[in-house]
Amino acid sequence: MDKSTQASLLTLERMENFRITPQRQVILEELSKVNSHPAANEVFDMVRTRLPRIGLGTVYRNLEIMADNGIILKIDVGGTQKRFDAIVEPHYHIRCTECGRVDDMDVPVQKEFETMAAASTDYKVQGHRVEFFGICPDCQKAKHDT
Amino acid sequence: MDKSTQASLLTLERMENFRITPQRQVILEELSKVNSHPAANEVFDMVRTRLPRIGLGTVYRNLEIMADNGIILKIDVGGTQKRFDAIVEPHYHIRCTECGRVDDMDVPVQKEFETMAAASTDYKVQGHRVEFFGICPDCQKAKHDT
DNA sequence: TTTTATTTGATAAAGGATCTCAAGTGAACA
DNA sequence: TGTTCACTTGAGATCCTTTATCAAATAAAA
Repeated sequence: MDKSTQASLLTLERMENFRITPQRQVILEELSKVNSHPAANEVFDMVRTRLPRIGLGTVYRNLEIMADNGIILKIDVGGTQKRFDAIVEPHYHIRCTECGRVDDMDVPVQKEFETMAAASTDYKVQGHRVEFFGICPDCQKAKHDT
Repeated sequence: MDKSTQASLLTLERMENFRITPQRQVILEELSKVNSHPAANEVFDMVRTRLPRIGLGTVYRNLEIMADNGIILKIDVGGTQKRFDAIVEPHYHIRCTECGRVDDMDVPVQKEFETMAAASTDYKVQGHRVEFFGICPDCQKAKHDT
Protein backbone atom coordinates (compact mmCIF):
# COMPACT_ATOMS: atom_id res chain seq x y z
CA MET A 1 0.00 0.00 0.00
CA ASP A 2 1.36 3.42 -0.90
CA LYS A 3 0.41 6.84 0.34
CA SER A 4 -2.28 7.34 -2.26
CA THR A 5 -4.41 4.76 -0.52
CA GLN A 6 -4.77 6.87 2.61
CA ALA A 7 -8.26 8.21 3.11
CA SER A 8 -9.71 10.78 5.46
CA LEU A 9 -12.28 9.74 7.97
CA LEU A 10 -15.37 10.61 6.04
CA THR A 11 -14.31 11.00 2.46
CA LEU A 12 -12.97 8.21 0.35
CA GLU A 13 -10.25 9.17 -2.05
CA ARG A 14 -9.79 7.76 -5.47
CA MET A 15 -7.34 4.86 -5.67
CA GLU A 16 -6.16 2.50 -8.34
CA ASN A 17 -8.81 -0.13 -9.07
CA PHE A 18 -11.09 1.25 -6.40
CA ARG A 19 -14.34 2.96 -7.24
CA ILE A 20 -16.02 5.32 -4.86
CA THR A 21 -19.53 3.98 -4.69
CA PRO A 22 -22.38 5.23 -2.49
CA GLN A 23 -22.25 1.92 -0.63
CA ARG A 24 -18.60 2.36 0.26
CA GLN A 25 -19.06 5.96 1.22
CA VAL A 26 -21.95 5.14 3.55
CA ILE A 27 -20.22 2.14 5.12
CA LEU A 28 -17.24 4.31 6.02
CA GLU A 29 -19.42 7.15 7.27
CA GLU A 30 -21.47 4.90 9.50
CA LEU A 31 -18.42 3.14 10.87
CA SER A 32 -16.83 6.50 11.61
CA LYS A 33 -19.86 7.63 13.59
CA VAL A 34 -19.56 5.02 16.32
CA ASN A 35 -16.82 3.91 18.62
CA SER A 36 -18.45 0.59 19.39
CA HIS A 37 -16.38 -1.63 17.09
CA PRO A 38 -19.35 -3.19 15.32
CA ALA A 39 -19.32 -6.61 13.71
CA ALA A 40 -20.17 -6.85 10.01
CA ASN A 41 -23.84 -7.59 10.62
CA GLU A 42 -24.10 -4.53 12.86
CA VAL A 43 -22.50 -2.34 10.20
CA PHE A 44 -25.01 -3.85 7.80
CA ASP A 45 -27.88 -2.80 10.06
CA MET A 46 -26.54 0.73 10.39
CA VAL A 47 -25.94 1.13 6.68
CA ARG A 48 -29.30 -0.34 5.80
CA THR A 49 -31.15 2.54 7.42
CA ARG A 50 -29.68 4.72 4.68
CA LEU A 51 -29.39 2.22 1.82
CA PRO A 52 -32.26 -0.24 2.31
CA ARG A 53 -31.38 -2.32 -0.75
CA ILE A 54 -27.73 -2.98 0.14
CA GLY A 55 -26.73 -6.63 0.48
CA LEU A 56 -24.93 -8.19 3.42
CA GLY A 57 -22.30 -9.52 1.04
CA THR A 58 -21.52 -6.01 -0.13
CA VAL A 59 -20.86 -4.94 3.44
CA TYR A 60 -18.55 -7.88 4.11
CA ARG A 61 -16.78 -7.41 0.82
CA ASN A 62 -16.12 -3.73 1.36
CA LEU A 63 -15.15 -3.96 5.01
CA GLU A 64 -12.59 -6.50 3.92
CA ILE A 65 -11.29 -4.35 1.08
CA MET A 66 -11.09 -1.23 3.22
CA ALA A 67 -9.26 -3.14 5.93
CA ASP A 68 -6.80 -4.47 3.36
CA ASN A 69 -6.14 -0.93 2.22
CA GLY A 70 -5.64 0.46 5.70
CA ILE A 71 -8.71 2.67 5.53
CA ILE A 72 -10.28 0.91 8.49
CA LEU A 73 -9.06 -1.62 11.05
CA LYS A 74 -10.20 -5.22 11.28
CA ILE A 75 -10.14 -6.40 14.88
CA ASP A 76 -9.54 -10.10 14.78
CA VAL A 77 -9.16 -11.00 18.42
CA GLY A 78 -11.30 -13.23 20.62
CA GLY A 79 -14.99 -13.82 20.09
CA THR A 80 -16.83 -15.38 17.20
CA GLN A 81 -17.12 -12.34 14.97
CA LYS A 82 -14.60 -10.03 13.44
CA ARG A 83 -15.12 -6.41 14.39
CA PHE A 84 -14.25 -3.18 12.63
CA ASP A 85 -12.88 0.17 13.70
CA ALA A 86 -12.59 3.42 11.79
CA ILE A 87 -9.57 4.36 13.91
CA VAL A 88 -6.51 2.81 12.33
CA GLU A 89 -3.82 4.03 14.73
CA PRO A 90 -2.50 1.08 16.76
CA HIS A 91 -4.24 0.75 20.10
CA TYR A 92 -5.34 -1.99 22.45
CA HIS A 93 -8.83 -3.26 23.14
CA ILE A 94 -10.82 -4.71 25.97
CA ARG A 95 -13.60 -7.19 25.41
CA CYS A 96 -16.46 -7.95 27.76
CA THR A 97 -16.57 -11.66 28.55
CA GLU A 98 -20.31 -11.42 29.22
CA CYS A 99 -21.71 -9.51 26.25
CA GLY A 100 -18.83 -9.38 23.75
CA ARG A 101 -18.71 -5.59 23.65
CA VAL A 102 -15.32 -4.16 22.67
CA ASP A 103 -13.88 -0.83 23.80
CA ASP A 104 -10.64 1.03 23.24
CA MET A 105 -7.96 1.11 25.91
CA ASP A 106 -5.54 3.96 26.31
CA VAL A 107 -2.75 1.81 27.65
CA PRO A 108 0.32 2.84 25.65
CA VAL A 109 1.26 0.53 22.80
CA GLN A 110 4.44 -1.36 23.70
CA LYS A 111 6.36 -1.16 20.46
CA GLU A 112 9.44 -2.65 22.14
CA PHE A 113 7.43 -5.80 22.66
CA GLU A 114 8.12 -6.64 19.07
CA THR A 115 11.88 -6.30 19.28
CA MET A 116 11.79 -8.47 22.38
CA ALA A 117 9.66 -10.96 20.49
CA ALA A 118 11.83 -10.95 17.39
CA ALA A 119 14.81 -11.95 19.51
CA SER A 120 13.12 -15.05 20.86
CA THR A 121 11.52 -16.63 17.80
CA ASP A 122 12.33 -17.80 14.31
CA TYR A 123 9.24 -16.10 13.00
CA LYS A 124 9.55 -12.88 11.05
CA VAL A 125 7.58 -10.73 13.48
CA GLN A 126 5.09 -8.39 11.81
CA GLY A 127 3.19 -6.99 14.77
CA HIS A 128 1.35 -7.73 17.95
CA ARG A 129 -2.02 -7.31 19.53
CA VAL A 130 -3.06 -6.99 23.11
CA GLU A 131 -6.56 -7.79 24.19
CA PHE A 132 -7.71 -7.26 27.72
CA PHE A 133 -10.83 -8.98 28.87
CA GLY A 134 -13.15 -8.30 31.73
CA ILE A 135 -16.68 -7.31 32.59
CA CYS A 136 -18.05 -4.06 31.21
CA PRO A 137 -19.85 -1.55 33.45
CA ASP A 138 -23.26 -2.52 32.08
CA CYS A 139 -22.76 -6.22 32.72
CA GLN A 140 -21.37 -5.55 36.20
CA LYS A 141 -24.56 -3.66 36.97
CA ALA A 142 -26.72 -6.36 35.40
CA LYS A 143 -25.06 -9.04 37.51
CA HIS A 144 -25.48 -6.99 40.65
CA ASP A 145 -29.17 -6.49 40.00
CA THR A 146 -29.84 -10.20 39.60
CA MET B 1 -13.75 -23.45 40.24
CA ASP B 2 -12.02 -24.76 43.33
CA LYS B 3 -8.73 -26.58 43.76
CA SER B 4 -10.28 -30.01 43.32
CA THR B 5 -10.78 -29.25 39.65
CA GLN B 6 -7.06 -29.14 38.98
CA ALA B 7 -5.84 -32.07 36.95
CA SER B 8 -2.40 -33.36 36.15
CA LEU B 9 -1.23 -33.41 32.59
CA LEU B 10 -2.14 -36.94 31.74
CA THR B 11 -4.56 -38.11 34.38
CA LEU B 12 -7.97 -36.66 34.89
CA GLU B 13 -9.12 -36.38 38.46
CA ARG B 14 -12.61 -36.89 39.65
CA MET B 15 -14.66 -33.71 39.97
CA GLU B 16 -18.22 -32.88 40.85
CA ASN B 17 -20.51 -33.63 37.90
CA PHE B 18 -17.63 -34.71 35.77
CA ARG B 19 -17.16 -38.31 34.73
CA ILE B 20 -13.84 -39.67 33.62
CA THR B 21 -14.66 -41.28 30.32
CA PRO B 22 -12.24 -42.92 27.89
CA GLN B 23 -13.02 -40.14 25.42
CA ARG B 24 -12.01 -37.43 27.86
CA GLN B 25 -8.91 -39.27 28.94
CA VAL B 26 -7.74 -39.73 25.36
CA ILE B 27 -8.51 -36.17 24.33
CA LEU B 28 -6.37 -34.87 27.17
CA GLU B 29 -3.58 -37.34 26.47
CA GLU B 30 -3.43 -36.50 22.80
CA LEU B 31 -3.51 -32.78 23.45
CA SER B 32 -0.70 -33.18 25.98
CA LYS B 33 1.48 -34.96 23.45
CA VAL B 34 1.79 -32.04 21.05
CA ASN B 35 2.82 -28.44 21.37
CA SER B 36 1.18 -27.39 18.13
CA HIS B 37 -1.99 -25.82 19.58
CA PRO B 38 -4.37 -27.87 17.46
CA ALA B 39 -7.85 -26.75 16.48
CA ALA B 40 -10.79 -28.94 17.44
CA ASN B 41 -10.86 -30.79 14.14
CA GLU B 42 -7.17 -31.59 14.50
CA VAL B 43 -7.71 -32.93 18.00
CA PHE B 44 -10.53 -34.97 16.52
CA ASP B 45 -8.18 -36.50 13.97
CA MET B 46 -5.58 -37.33 16.60
CA VAL B 47 -8.10 -38.87 18.95
CA ARG B 48 -9.77 -40.81 16.18
CA THR B 49 -6.69 -42.92 15.59
CA ARG B 50 -7.29 -44.37 19.06
CA LEU B 51 -11.08 -44.12 19.30
CA PRO B 52 -12.36 -44.54 15.76
CA ARG B 53 -16.02 -44.20 16.73
CA ILE B 54 -15.75 -40.89 18.59
CA GLY B 55 -17.87 -38.06 17.26
CA LEU B 56 -16.68 -34.56 16.40
CA GLY B 57 -19.31 -33.13 18.71
CA THR B 58 -17.85 -35.06 21.62
CA VAL B 59 -14.47 -33.51 20.98
CA TYR B 60 -15.87 -29.99 20.80
CA ARG B 61 -18.00 -30.58 23.87
CA ASN B 62 -15.16 -31.87 25.98
CA LEU B 63 -12.55 -29.37 24.88
CA GLU B 64 -15.01 -26.69 25.90
CA ILE B 65 -15.72 -28.31 29.27
CA MET B 66 -12.06 -28.88 30.03
CA ALA B 67 -11.23 -25.30 29.12
CA ASP B 68 -14.02 -24.05 31.38
CA ASN B 69 -12.53 -26.08 34.22
CA GLY B 70 -8.99 -24.86 33.69
CA ILE B 71 -7.71 -28.29 32.69
CA ILE B 72 -6.67 -27.01 29.28
CA LEU B 73 -6.40 -23.60 27.66
CA LYS B 74 -8.61 -22.32 24.90
CA ILE B 75 -6.70 -19.94 22.66
CA ASP B 76 -9.29 -17.60 21.31
CA VAL B 77 -7.23 -15.02 19.49
CA GLY B 78 -7.05 -14.20 15.78
CA GLY B 79 -7.76 -16.68 13.03
CA THR B 80 -10.92 -18.51 12.13
CA GLN B 81 -10.64 -21.44 14.52
CA LYS B 82 -10.27 -21.72 18.24
CA ARG B 83 -7.16 -23.60 19.29
CA PHE B 84 -6.32 -25.59 22.40
CA ASP B 85 -3.29 -25.98 24.60
CA ALA B 86 -2.56 -28.46 27.36
CA ILE B 87 -0.28 -25.92 29.03
CA VAL B 88 -2.44 -23.69 31.20
CA GLU B 89 0.25 -21.41 32.66
CA PRO B 90 -0.16 -17.91 31.16
CA HIS B 91 2.06 -17.36 28.17
CA TYR B 92 1.96 -15.50 24.90
CA HIS B 93 1.54 -16.86 21.40
CA ILE B 94 2.61 -16.05 17.88
CA ARG B 95 0.48 -16.87 14.89
CA CYS B 96 1.64 -17.27 11.30
CA THR B 97 -0.29 -14.95 9.01
CA GLU B 98 0.31 -17.32 6.10
CA CYS B 99 -0.61 -20.77 7.42
CA GLY B 100 -2.31 -20.09 10.75
CA ARG B 101 0.16 -22.10 12.78
CA VAL B 102 0.48 -21.03 16.42
CA ASP B 103 3.59 -21.32 18.60
CA ASP B 104 4.46 -20.39 22.15
CA MET B 105 6.54 -17.30 22.89
CA ASP B 106 8.79 -17.01 25.88
CA VAL B 107 8.39 -13.28 26.18
CA PRO B 108 7.68 -12.72 29.91
CA VAL B 109 4.03 -12.18 30.79
CA GLN B 110 3.47 -8.57 31.76
CA LYS B 111 1.26 -8.95 34.79
CA GLU B 112 1.55 -5.24 35.56
CA PHE B 113 -0.26 -4.62 32.28
CA GLU B 114 -3.45 -5.47 34.06
CA THR B 115 -3.01 -3.00 36.90
CA MET B 116 -2.22 -0.36 34.32
CA ALA B 117 -5.32 -1.39 32.41
CA ALA B 118 -7.54 -1.47 35.48
CA ALA B 119 -6.63 2.13 36.19
CA SER B 120 -7.78 3.35 32.80
CA THR B 121 -11.14 1.63 32.29
CA ASP B 122 -14.47 1.08 33.98
CA TYR B 123 -14.32 -2.61 33.14
CA LYS B 124 -13.52 -5.11 35.86
CA VAL B 125 -10.31 -6.41 34.29
CA GLN B 126 -9.97 -10.20 34.39
CA GLY B 127 -6.88 -10.77 32.29
CA HIS B 128 -5.12 -10.05 29.07
CA ARG B 129 -3.71 -11.81 26.06
CA VAL B 130 -0.90 -10.91 23.76
CA GLU B 131 -0.70 -12.35 20.30
CA PHE B 132 2.22 -11.69 18.06
CA PHE B 133 1.84 -12.33 14.38
CA GLY B 134 4.36 -12.89 11.68
CA ILE B 135 5.64 -15.44 9.19
CA CYS B 136 6.79 -18.81 10.45
CA PRO B 137 10.10 -20.33 9.32
CA ASP B 138 8.38 -22.82 7.01
CA CYS B 139 6.37 -20.14 5.24
CA GLN B 140 9.40 -17.87 4.95
CA LYS B 141 11.18 -20.70 3.20
CA ALA B 142 8.16 -21.47 1.01
CA LYS B 143 7.94 -17.85 -0.08
CA HIS B 144 11.62 -17.71 -0.85
CA ASP B 145 11.44 -20.85 -2.99
CA THR B 146 8.62 -19.49 -5.13
C1' DT C 1 -21.96 9.67 -24.97
C1' DT C 2 -19.87 5.28 -25.39
C1' DT C 3 -17.19 1.83 -23.52
C1' DT C 4 -15.39 -1.23 -20.20
C1' DA C 5 -13.84 -3.01 -16.14
C1' DT C 6 -15.48 -2.79 -11.51
C1' DT C 7 -19.15 -3.38 -8.30
C1' DT C 8 -23.57 -4.69 -6.70
C1' DG C 9 -27.42 -7.65 -4.95
C1' DA C 10 -29.23 -12.11 -4.58
C1' DT C 11 -28.31 -16.52 -3.65
C1' DA C 12 -25.77 -20.56 -2.84
C1' DA C 13 -22.38 -22.71 -0.32
C1' DA C 14 -18.53 -23.40 2.77
C1' DG C 15 -16.76 -23.91 7.36
C1' DG C 16 -16.79 -23.82 12.28
C1' DA C 17 -19.32 -24.57 16.27
C1' DT C 18 -23.49 -25.79 18.80
C1' DC C 19 -27.86 -28.25 19.72
C1' DT C 20 -30.93 -32.30 20.10
C1' DC C 21 -32.05 -36.67 21.66
C1' DA C 22 -32.26 -41.64 21.99
C1' DA C 23 -29.03 -44.99 23.46
C1' DG C 24 -25.08 -46.02 26.31
C1' DT C 25 -22.37 -46.03 30.54
C1' DG C 26 -19.57 -44.42 34.86
C1' DA C 27 -19.94 -44.57 39.56
C1' DA C 28 -22.59 -44.14 43.84
C1' DC C 29 -24.86 -47.09 46.82
C1' DA C 30 -27.56 -50.87 48.21
C1' DT D 1 -21.81 -57.37 42.61
C1' DG D 2 -25.87 -55.70 40.98
C1' DT D 3 -29.06 -51.86 40.43
C1' DT D 4 -30.01 -47.41 39.50
C1' DC D 5 -29.74 -42.96 37.54
C1' DA D 6 -27.75 -38.83 36.20
C1' DC D 7 -24.23 -37.81 33.05
C1' DT D 8 -22.24 -38.66 28.47
C1' DT D 9 -21.92 -40.23 23.84
C1' DG D 10 -22.63 -40.49 18.74
C1' DA D 11 -25.15 -39.13 14.87
C1' DG D 12 -27.30 -35.79 12.64
C1' DA D 13 -29.55 -31.53 12.18
C1' DT D 14 -28.97 -26.79 12.65
C1' DC D 15 -27.09 -22.24 13.49
C1' DC D 16 -24.05 -18.52 12.51
C1' DT D 17 -20.42 -16.15 10.19
C1' DT D 18 -18.14 -15.56 6.14
C1' DT D 19 -16.99 -16.36 1.30
C1' DA D 20 -18.00 -17.51 -3.59
C1' DT D 21 -20.72 -17.10 -7.83
C1' DC D 22 -22.75 -14.56 -11.48
C1' DA D 23 -25.92 -11.79 -14.22
C1' DA D 24 -27.25 -7.02 -14.05
C1' DA D 25 -26.01 -2.38 -12.86
C1' DT D 26 -22.82 1.43 -12.87
C1' DA D 27 -18.48 4.55 -11.95
C1' DA D 28 -15.26 6.70 -14.54
C1' DA D 29 -12.04 6.97 -18.43
C1' DA D 30 -11.96 8.05 -23.18
